[in-house]
Amino acid sequence: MTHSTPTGIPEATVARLPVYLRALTTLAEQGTETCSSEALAAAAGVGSAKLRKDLSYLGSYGTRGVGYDVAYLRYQIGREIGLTQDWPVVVVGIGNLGQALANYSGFRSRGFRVVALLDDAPELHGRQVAGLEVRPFRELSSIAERVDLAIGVIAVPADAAQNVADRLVAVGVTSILNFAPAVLAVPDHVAVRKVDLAIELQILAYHQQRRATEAEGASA
Amino acid sequence: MTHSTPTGIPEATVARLPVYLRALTTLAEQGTETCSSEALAAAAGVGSAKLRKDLSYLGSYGTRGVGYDVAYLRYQIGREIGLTQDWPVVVVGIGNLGQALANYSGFRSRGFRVVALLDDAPELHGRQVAGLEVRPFRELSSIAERVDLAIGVIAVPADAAQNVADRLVAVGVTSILNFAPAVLAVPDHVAVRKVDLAIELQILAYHQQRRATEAEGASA
DNA sequence: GCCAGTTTGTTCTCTCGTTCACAAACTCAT
DNA sequence: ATGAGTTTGTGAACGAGAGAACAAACTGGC
Repeated sequence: MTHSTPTGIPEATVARLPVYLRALTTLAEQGTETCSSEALAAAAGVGSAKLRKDLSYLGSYGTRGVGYDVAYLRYQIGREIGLTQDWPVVVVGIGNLGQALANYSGFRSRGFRVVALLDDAPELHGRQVAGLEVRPFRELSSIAERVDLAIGVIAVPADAAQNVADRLVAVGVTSILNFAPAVLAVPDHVAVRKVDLAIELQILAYHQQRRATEAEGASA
Repeated sequence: MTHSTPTGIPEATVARLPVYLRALTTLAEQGTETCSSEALAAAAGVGSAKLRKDLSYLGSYGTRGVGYDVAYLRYQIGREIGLTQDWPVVVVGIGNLGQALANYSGFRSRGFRVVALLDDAPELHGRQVAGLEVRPFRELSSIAERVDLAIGVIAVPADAAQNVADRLVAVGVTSILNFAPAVLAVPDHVAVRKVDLAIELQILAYHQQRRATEAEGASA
């Protein structure tokens, strides 16, 4: 009796759906029309049992004895994670990373539309990046009046991140992707995801060191 | 019971240690010499119980009734995750993202040293990025002979990622940070971490959409 | 129509991670 | 020295996720 939530999809599953979506797109481009859970799982780099369980949360979109229709499943996953909608994105901080994000083709092809590039450095103002003009950060509120900003991307230094987040929340942004190495304090209704490049490397370094000391210990 | 935990530190804890480290650095810069688990947890954005349990895997570095010595704990965590060592890093793919990574100051300050920038685009060769000259990818093997490459960062398009990974593994790299939107197949002894910008946005979009449809349902 | 082969959807179990609660241990004032 | 007040470290309950196994359901041949 799991009457938990109407859309009760576990967080871990949500994080994998985009991976499946990407694998399905690859399969579709190769001309594949139908695939088994085994084949799709291999393309996505997960186990087939986990894949089937993940998909079962969305509904029964496969056919027993046959497999999944690639185009149909792709549509269903895309609909579930909101790919059919158009998400206006504002990028704050147009340094090296911000420019990389603005130019990232993976956004546009997945329903994300970068509508504004903001930075407080005067030397950037007016400069064209990815077909958009860099504007001063203070113009955020006027931009928010024209378009319904859904997602804010923070790519500023750590000491400026909290202020940017506060301003984004103030103009109604409820989803933030934070690249600054800082812990953001936001209201409960705002979702924050953090990507920290240095932390990823440090995790790798830990495992690397562990292997090294392990080898030493084994030889001793 | 011969459990399969070589060092006894859970993966989830390892992923948080760098966060604690960063919080400790901030506290140290503010002149704080001692802090309680409560204060450190707040600075790191986690619960105090989880923090204490995480730290307990490293040892008993706190003092009951007092708290943790910031400098001492910082050293211990840094040593545990290998921050005292020097990790040579090679970045492959010097596009927008690769350049951002090469310039990222957070690497050098944490023991990571970018020793080579590789890209196959001839127009980049010889160009100076972050004080290093961009070299052709084929020079990887000769570079690997001179320095003991620990970590490889892949910032190339998806269709080139697997080939780059294979070459990195061939020259002895055992840790890979992959920014390409592709599933990499590597031998078991190679650790791979994946950062996918589009996926992070898609996860945010899912929650955004869920909130929207939830509000609709509530009003209906 | 029926049987063999295939593949999904789901149930069950086990492992891993989180949270709670509290004893152990330290400081400080008296 | 002792007791009151803190704070750590950890054992135990709790919840979420991973993986194996299997019944249900579909296809195709005869």
